Amino acid sequence: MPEQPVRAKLVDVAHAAGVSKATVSKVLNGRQDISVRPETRRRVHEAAEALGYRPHSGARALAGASTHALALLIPALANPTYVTIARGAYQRARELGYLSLLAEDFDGQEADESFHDLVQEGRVDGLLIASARPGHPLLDALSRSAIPHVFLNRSVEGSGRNITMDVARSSVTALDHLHGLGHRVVGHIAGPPGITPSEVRKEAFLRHAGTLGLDAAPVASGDFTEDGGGSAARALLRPADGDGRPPVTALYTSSLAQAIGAMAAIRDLGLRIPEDVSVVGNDDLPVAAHLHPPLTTVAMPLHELGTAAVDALVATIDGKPAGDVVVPTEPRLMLRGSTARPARPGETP
Amino acid sequence: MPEQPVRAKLVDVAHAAGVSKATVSKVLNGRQDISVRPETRRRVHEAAEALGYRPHSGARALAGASTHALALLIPALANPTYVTIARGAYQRARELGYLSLLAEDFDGQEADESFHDLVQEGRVDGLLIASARPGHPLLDALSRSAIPHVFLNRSVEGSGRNITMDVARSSVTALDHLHGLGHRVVGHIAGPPGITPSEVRKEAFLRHAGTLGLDAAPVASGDFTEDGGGSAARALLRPADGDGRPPVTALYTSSLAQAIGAMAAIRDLGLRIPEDVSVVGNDDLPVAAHLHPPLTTVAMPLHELGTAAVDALVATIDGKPAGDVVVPTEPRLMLRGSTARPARPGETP
DNA sequence: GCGACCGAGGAAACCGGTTGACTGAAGCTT
DNA sequence: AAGCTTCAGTCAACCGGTTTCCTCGGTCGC
Repeated sequence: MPEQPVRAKLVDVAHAAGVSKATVSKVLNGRQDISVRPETRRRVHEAAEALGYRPHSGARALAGASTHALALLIPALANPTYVTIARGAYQRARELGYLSLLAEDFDGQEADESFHDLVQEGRVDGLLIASARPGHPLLDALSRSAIPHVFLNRSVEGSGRNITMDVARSSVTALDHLHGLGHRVVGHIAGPPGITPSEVRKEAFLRHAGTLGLDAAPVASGDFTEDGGGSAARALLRPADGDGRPPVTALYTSSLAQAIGAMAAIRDLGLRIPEDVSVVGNDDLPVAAHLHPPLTTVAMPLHELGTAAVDALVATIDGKPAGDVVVPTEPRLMLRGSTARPARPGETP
Repeated sequence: MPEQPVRAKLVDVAHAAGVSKATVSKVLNGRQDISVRPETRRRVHEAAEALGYRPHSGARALAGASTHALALLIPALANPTYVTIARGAYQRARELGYLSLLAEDFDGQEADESFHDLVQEGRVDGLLIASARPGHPLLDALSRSAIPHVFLNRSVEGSGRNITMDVARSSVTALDHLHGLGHRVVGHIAGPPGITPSEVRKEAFLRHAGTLGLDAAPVASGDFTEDGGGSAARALLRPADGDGRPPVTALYTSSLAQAIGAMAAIRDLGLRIPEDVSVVGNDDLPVAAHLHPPLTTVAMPLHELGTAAVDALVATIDGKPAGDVVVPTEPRLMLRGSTARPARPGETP
């Protein structure tokens, strides 16, 4: 019989090691408030190992200890950016001995439910919230409660528990690249209004456009989806004067999906990429390299954002004071075929 | 004070309703083994509502009842196909009063861990497994245990608990389309060997190619990623004779990402889509419509697969016998720009 | 030599539900 | 009128850990 079919319980381990439940519990949890002989300690660990002991999470949670589980609320599972963040968080949580639950928060509709289900029911010790938005029903409830939580990617002003990336620098990186190629009119496709990283990116874009002395820097907003990017691109490409030439020579988008949608829109208008319009997307994901043309992107430390957020949340759970964190890694430009020098008026070959 | 900060417990509800804990528990769980006056029942419900009572999941699990949570193991979070399935499952689980936890199973490396963490620790009532593979460590453990579980998408032969789609028909649908356009040499990019839906798709492809009397139907395997599709495409497009013309006029891929990689490979070889090579992908996801050219796909009932799997798992948890299920919806062809009539030898305009 | 102290570990009371056995009152039989 | 059901609900023993307060034997200080 290769495996015992029944769960080993704490009392089984205690019996096997010849000690009491209390001792086993303290030894296995590494508590300092008791002195145990090394010999006894060893016996306990061996017995637990031999029996394949796993504490019952419910019993543990019930007895007042932690559940060793976290919940991660992300706005859209379909968005690979969030999924990448989630993977980072998941992995780090495991390393720290936590289980992390992934929950999709359909724009707050279920957030209140999730909140109850997860925390009130004692299923998790803390919340990682990537779906914050002004007016989100969860925010109120959280600010009144003592539940450990951090906001990642989308920050909440004044919360003092925001884990973010240096998104302003991503705009600078993208703009520097386009400016260096000779572009003087660059459009930006931002995310929906009110979403912090998107706002920051937009403001940094406008500020840096001013610093560089661009001729114009129009902005349009849209969802983080292909369709959102497509609509915004069409708005930015609508010829202002009568010459039929698009008013911008390059587009910088807030998400990869928007870039894909924008590229489709550009072609629908009969324009070429990058000859007529250059495109730079945000967040480097595998698909970018396989698009036609391959998309130049600004790679952000998504994975690190996830791990940093878990670190911060666990620290909070352990009673350390919260604080805003900016993930240190810098944005990197992934140079591919979707950007080139602009064809200036009169320079048509 | 808009909200009471402390959790209401069962005794609180009992006290408020003027009954005992036992009565509250039975009423709220809708148990039949007790008779309660409608009036009392109403009082209990009202008290629970007024206090915002939420049962503590740990206590509940400990007391032998169900945790009302399921775990969904998927092979890769980065693959939108699985994510779509997961969303279906998640949603249906909620409707049935279950919480569904999403866990990424990195090819079995963590599966044994996940298994312990989730089931042994009493966190979930059952497992939805989309990451089955021959030799997967979890399969052994599961077949020996009594833990409710179902396999979805990737089936396990003889398990009697497979929830699948009619993937054979997706191959037929794709081939019929290409054959109807006049293609006589069609290549298939399959998934990694041993993965059931991929094997079924491949066999159906070969069988139907025979039925239609195609001149040739070569197959190459690759991961479900862009790179996997790219490599496989290069293998299938290598000119066999010396005329430089690719041996196939159309490709049918096992995943959308493979199709994207294949399209990039086709262009790298200096060929045009669809003029030189037509491409049909599997699974219709939003990005398909925004590719260049827009990708013709076979849409599969991914969402329904998720919901059906949850239904089956919950039925198993409720003690009903398991059984294989094939989700009824038929594959639908999403006709876009990546397929066209082949340019036959000598017919070059 | 005697109490104080310390190291090593144990007993038992919780945590918040669930559940089967049980009870008191009312209704039905004969 | 006594006995038997049925109704409506209660009691208390769990579930499997954690934690607080003890105990017990030996050392140490004086």
